[in-house]
Amino acid sequence: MKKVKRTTIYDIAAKLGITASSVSRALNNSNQVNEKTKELIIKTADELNYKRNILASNLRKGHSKTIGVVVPRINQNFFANVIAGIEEATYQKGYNLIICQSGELHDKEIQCVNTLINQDVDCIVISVSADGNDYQHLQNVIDHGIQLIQFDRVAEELETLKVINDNEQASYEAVSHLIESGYKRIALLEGPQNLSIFKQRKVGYLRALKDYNIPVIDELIVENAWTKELGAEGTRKLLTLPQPPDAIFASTSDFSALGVLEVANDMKIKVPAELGVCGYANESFSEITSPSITTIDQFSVYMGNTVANLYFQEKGNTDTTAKPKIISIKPELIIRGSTARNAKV
Amino acid sequence: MKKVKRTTIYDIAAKLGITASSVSRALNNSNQVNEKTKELIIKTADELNYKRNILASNLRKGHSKTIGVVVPRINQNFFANVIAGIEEATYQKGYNLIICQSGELHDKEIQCVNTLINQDVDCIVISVSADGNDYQHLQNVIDHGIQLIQFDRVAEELETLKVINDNEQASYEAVSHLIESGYKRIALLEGPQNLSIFKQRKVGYLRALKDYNIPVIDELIVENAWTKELGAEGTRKLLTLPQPPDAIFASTSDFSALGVLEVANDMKIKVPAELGVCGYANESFSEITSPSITTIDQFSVYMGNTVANLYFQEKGNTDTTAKPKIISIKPELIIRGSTARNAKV
DNA sequence: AAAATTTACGCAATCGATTGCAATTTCAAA
DNA sequence: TTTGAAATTGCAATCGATTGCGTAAATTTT
Repeated sequence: MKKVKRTTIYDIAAKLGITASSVSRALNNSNQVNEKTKELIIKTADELNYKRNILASNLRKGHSKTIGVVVPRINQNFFANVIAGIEEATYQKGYNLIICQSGELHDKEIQCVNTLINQDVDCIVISVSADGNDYQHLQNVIDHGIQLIQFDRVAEELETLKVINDNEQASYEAVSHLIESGYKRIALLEGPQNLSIFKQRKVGYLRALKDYNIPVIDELIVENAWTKELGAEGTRKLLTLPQPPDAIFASTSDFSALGVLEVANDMKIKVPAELGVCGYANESFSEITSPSITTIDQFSVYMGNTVANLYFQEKGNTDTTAKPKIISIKPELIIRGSTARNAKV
Repeated sequence: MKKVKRTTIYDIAAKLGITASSVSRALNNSNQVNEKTKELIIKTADELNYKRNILASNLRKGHSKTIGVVVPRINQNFFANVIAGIEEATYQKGYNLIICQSGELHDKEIQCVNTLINQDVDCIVISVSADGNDYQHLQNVIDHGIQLIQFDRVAEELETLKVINDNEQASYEAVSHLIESGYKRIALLEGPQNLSIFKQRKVGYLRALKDYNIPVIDELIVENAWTKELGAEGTRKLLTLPQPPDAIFASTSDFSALGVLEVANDMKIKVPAELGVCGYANESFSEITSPSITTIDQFSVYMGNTVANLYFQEKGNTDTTAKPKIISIKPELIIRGSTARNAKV
């Protein structure tokens, strides 16, 4: 590769017999520079194929017009959508995105965050990994004066900007729907309780049962069932119980719900007639399984937009006394085949 | 927000009564510094929560350690996987990724590329959008001395590094499989022919027919059927033909194959007994439809790894006379239910 | 113990752009 | 013709890390 010496503002200055200061000002369209010289400078810059060195510029200015994003996995539908949403909104404003994935590993997450701090990003957007619940690294972001925005999976104890789903309400509605469809023994596949989203979904589940005067049965609550495999495993246990459930709310994900469907199918248990199934996240496949899966849509792309706009809105807001904003997006229950049993009283 | 002044190597130097040079050398693990002082410096750096300012470092060293990625959509399984793969491989080397999406729009793609050039990225990785076939902006990348790597959807006429799938071979194998499974009238749902990947898949289809002495029937080839909706539309036409096909190769995507399944289902045509269906890309849903879809896996995450490693390998390769490398990854045919008909001769 | 090497560290320039402050020029008002 | 204010431009420091060159200190060799 040919390494052509790149032209700098000094080259332009030298050619025109002026100083770099003026060139810099001209190229930043400052009004502190004579219109005619400005034009000349811009023309010359163009002739010399000048490209501003953003590294130097950012170093001097102390910001980077860059937003760092840390998610557990880029290639997971929900996160990919949120990132797409963030990109949409930030691109227009001339911001760039640096993307990192933590792989659900707390240590890697810390590394990612530190990398981003090093990079002098203006803002870090994060959805924390399931592993670990120590948030020193996030406090560190704040201490470095970098705006921190958490979304979806948030560390509640940290006072930062947050964009979340109303998980409890969504969960409440899902379970209510199951009850009103006539299901009576409703099991819950729950996720790691150190993530608040899963805690909230459990709360919604419990609240719905209570409101409908349905007793909570501990053996119907299965811990840590948040992958397809773990969901299947949990389902197998549930369905071989002396008194098996007649509905399963896979509150962790549609993947888990998929595991439920497979086990039910293996055991010749009919969905939705004998078993109601509800998932979470409205993954693209959830509408094409048979039966299709009742689930909850989180408006993930919109969530990404919201995160980005929240950043722009808060930027320059110097009021340090104000409580950090928390935006809650109301998810939507999508009723499909897997719960399509007529209510019987 | 309480903004803590960032600690620099000067702070460390001052605290220890030495110069920044030594600190820098120690932190870069140079052997020009005494082992004991080195340890002390590293310990102190840690205590002061020192983070190297990468902007300054890169400015001095003359590169950005950043790779720009442009894809049509971030939230499309294949691309999300490739990006994840690139991230995996580049993260370890301390490189960052800047991600942009062109939204399949040629103009936005040009904008993205220019932004990345301005950002001083060391390398631009791109999969071109379906819209437009003018590649001046890519030539521009090369002219700026930035490494350009194309993947999957490539502009063939540009001599750059490329990582592609052997689309023709994969397509050939898929069609051969259909033929050997006993299907005789095989239709093709093809994608926009300005993208070489779709052209190659068509070539593979034609070659397979030829090798098995099956005549090519023009009315069985449907143009531009690369979404679920377009796939369904094409299928409806095909299946109402006087002599309908007994198999459909949705060479564009599994989404398109999904459209085929839906129409077949509507028309009470049994898959795979009466109609064989094969998709492309091994989307996650393809194994859970009923019947599951025979498709082609592109090893997308691995493709991302390959792209990244190709960059690192070529970096510093000063031999300008060498032809740019093209790495072809062999996709794998995944046989599932939608083509599970026993061969009859 | 003196001479010859090594080793360790400091000095100062450099990467390129930005910006506060000072100096100069311009132009109009007194 | 002076004076004063405004418009331009220059000077030099700064952002933080890196590195070639030089020298003092430590170590080895004779």
